[in-house]
Amino acid sequence: MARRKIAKRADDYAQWYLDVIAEGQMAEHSMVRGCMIIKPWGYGIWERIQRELDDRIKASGHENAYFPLFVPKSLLDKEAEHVEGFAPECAVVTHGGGKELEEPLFVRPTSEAIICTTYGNWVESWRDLPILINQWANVVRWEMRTRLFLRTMEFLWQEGHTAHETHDEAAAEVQTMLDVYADLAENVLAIPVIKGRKTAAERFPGAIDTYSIEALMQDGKALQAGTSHDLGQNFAKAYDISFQSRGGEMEYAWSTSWGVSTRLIGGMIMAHADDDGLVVPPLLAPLHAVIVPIYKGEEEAAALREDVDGMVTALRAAGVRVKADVRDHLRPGAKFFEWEKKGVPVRIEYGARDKAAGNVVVKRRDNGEKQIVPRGDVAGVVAALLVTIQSDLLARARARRAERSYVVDDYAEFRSRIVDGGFFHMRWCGDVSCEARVKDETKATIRCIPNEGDEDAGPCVVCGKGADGVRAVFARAY
RNA sequence: CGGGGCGUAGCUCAGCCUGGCAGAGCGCUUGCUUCGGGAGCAAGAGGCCGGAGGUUCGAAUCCUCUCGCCCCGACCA
Repeated sequence: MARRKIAKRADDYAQWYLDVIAEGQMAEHSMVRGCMIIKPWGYGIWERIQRELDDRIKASGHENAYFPLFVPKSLLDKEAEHVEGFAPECAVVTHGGGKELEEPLFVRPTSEAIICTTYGNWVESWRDLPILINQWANVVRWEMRTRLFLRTMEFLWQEGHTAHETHDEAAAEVQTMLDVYADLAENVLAIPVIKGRKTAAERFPGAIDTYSIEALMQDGKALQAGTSHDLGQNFAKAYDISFQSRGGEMEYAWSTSWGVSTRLIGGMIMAHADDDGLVVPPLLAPLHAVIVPIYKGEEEAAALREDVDGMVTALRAAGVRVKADVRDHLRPGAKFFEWEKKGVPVRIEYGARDKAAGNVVVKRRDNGEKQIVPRGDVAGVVAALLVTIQSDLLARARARRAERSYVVDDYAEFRSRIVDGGFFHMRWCGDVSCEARVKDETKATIRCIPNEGDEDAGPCVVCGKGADGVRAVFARAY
């Protein structure tokens, strides 16, 4: 009798992803191609991500500010690699106030141009450094193909932009923020990630180095979940962030930028959701628990009301985000399915039977386990359960990733196994032609060269020449 | 930009080939009965058939043009 509205992962992963978003009331397509409407449940999750990350950004010494949406074309043009990388995917405003503009305005695809220009005005002396600023913003990139959350033409993100006196300081900043992102991914989103350096081919346009956190989704494809860029002095030179040094010389500052976006929500979906819909980690869930009262007729409903209100009060006092689903036109089964599809971590059932016994039924969304709990204990039990669920989700995602992570030294073996997805740890000589060959032949790319990995010298898996250092991670990616 | 598909009720679609009253399921509204895993019955509301032009006594249906969207490739947080 169960009406299945969500495709199964094994049958059609892409459709499953779309179904989960639709049925979980996360987002929908807008009237404009490639843009999305983020619905309250999806936006509530984004707000949780924002709060957790914003706290960490502030704690690491940064402040928030806001820079404009529009970038004059002449400004974007100043950094050659940067403009080459982004110009093709920019939206451009040519008219305003009913007239053609003298200079077209680019809608920011990222804000290096406008922010670095501003920093140039702000910085005169080494005493003005470092500048440690973050902004929460929307950006626009004219993508050919879009997917909800993973790649949309407009998306929400934060972008940090810092300027430093020395390269050492800037390089440390890049790693600090990479660590913040890894902490967010693992301890809030419950998604295990690999921190590492991008190859030249995958680098941010204009950066001297790009680092990322890379996650593995349930279909075996990789997702770049956050990036942190060492911009060297490239942008400082292009946008004139110069300062008088301690020794009295004029020097260019060293800058960085780093960002994560609403793509993280796509990652959360593909890391945890199952064939029944979303599974939202407690730290991200707008609601931790929903109480579904079960009754026949108004008299029974009234008899439960006081107890339900009491539980809500007790749960909230214990820090649980809870609400009672008292809608009278839906039967309990319909409510169960609805909250399940939204991925609420815990469901609490309370009916006449439970009242008589002094119990409630507590059910976990992540593994379906049910337990009977004395009504007076519900707040403590649920609060503890949320902690367990959060860590179980991470452990499960870790186990899944471990199952699909391979150390491979034979190119033919890699070619035959990459079709099933997963992370392939392989030696790479550093030559762009080997990297390109892998991409041509297998659609896999080097996701990163892990920061933390054992030295493992030996022949390059592609060309057989010597490869120093740690193994690179190859995968097909979103 | 290439290749494929689709525009009809809020959603999913049938009807088109072979022109003749605008349809179904789900959802929605109202009422009654229900309520521990997606309720049943009854009565309702809801449409510029993507748009423009043409053929015709008559067009959702045939013809021409146009706009938009989706899927598959090349580019990407």
